[in-house]
Amino acid sequence: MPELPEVETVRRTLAGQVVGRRVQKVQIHRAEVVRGDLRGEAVGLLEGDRIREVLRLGKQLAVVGDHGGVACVHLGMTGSLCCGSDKAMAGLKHVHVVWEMGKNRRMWFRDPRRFGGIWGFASEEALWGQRWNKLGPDATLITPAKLQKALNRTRRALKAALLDQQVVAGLGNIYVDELLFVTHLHPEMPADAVNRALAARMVRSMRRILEQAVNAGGSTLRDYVDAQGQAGGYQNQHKVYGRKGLPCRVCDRTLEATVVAGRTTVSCPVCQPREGGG
DNA sequence: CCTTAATCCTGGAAGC
DNA sequence: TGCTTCCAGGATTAAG
Repeated sequence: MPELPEVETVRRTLAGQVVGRRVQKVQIHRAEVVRGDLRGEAVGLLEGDRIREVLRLGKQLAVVGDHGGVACVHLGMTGSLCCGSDKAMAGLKHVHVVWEMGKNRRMWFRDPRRFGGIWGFASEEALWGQRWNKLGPDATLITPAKLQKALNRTRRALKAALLDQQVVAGLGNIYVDELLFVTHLHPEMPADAVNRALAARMVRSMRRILEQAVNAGGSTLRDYVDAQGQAGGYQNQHKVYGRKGLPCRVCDRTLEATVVAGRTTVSCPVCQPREGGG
């Protein structure tokens, strides 16, 4: 699923349901989805802890307990983290970890394709020092100066750089394509050609797109649902992603699909000229 | 340094 | 209807 708006939607819907609850027991149904130093140790996944808060950096979540324990959840492509009644979970396939939190209340990690995972840490400091230190600034918080500096370190295609979580954390294939369209940028423009003014425009557009997407509950293409099982609605506002062969919403030209950085890329040949149109 | 392909998996959609 | 093929929101690794 899950790029920044979807993960932020999960964070919000989840926090409302789990903060303040005590984790009575953790069931690990499939051990290999639990990774990191505390792998396989239920106690490292908040067993016995009361949940204090749910954090997010880029596409990753961290459920923090009041004893300092942290379960960092990365949803990968098909992962979901939900909270609900026993009945809501009953019959679901691919539920790998379950946190029992009182009568008829549980949180579960489900991931059919198993590209996601859970990393247990003993403290928030350990999470930041061992894992989140590898991520760049969150896409909602990055400054023009930092974005420009990170982009200018490489000559790769702009799209490839924006997908790199060390450059900016939270963007994936959907929101990079949307961002490049609204900023009128060609996906293969060299990243080191981004000047300060352009970086500033990109930051403004990035924040606006991500905010609108969060307000719509994220984009649901296939699997994504929030912590209460609700689908998002932003897919209906996509300007280019998933619209190959359809008319550009701005100029009516047929949108084209190419492959950039190994990913399907949809763009408008008129609105996103190679030379850059401003 | 950079790009591409393969890889981890399941399952939905499209094609025949 | 059924079988096959292709494709997918991520991220790492190896190979060229």
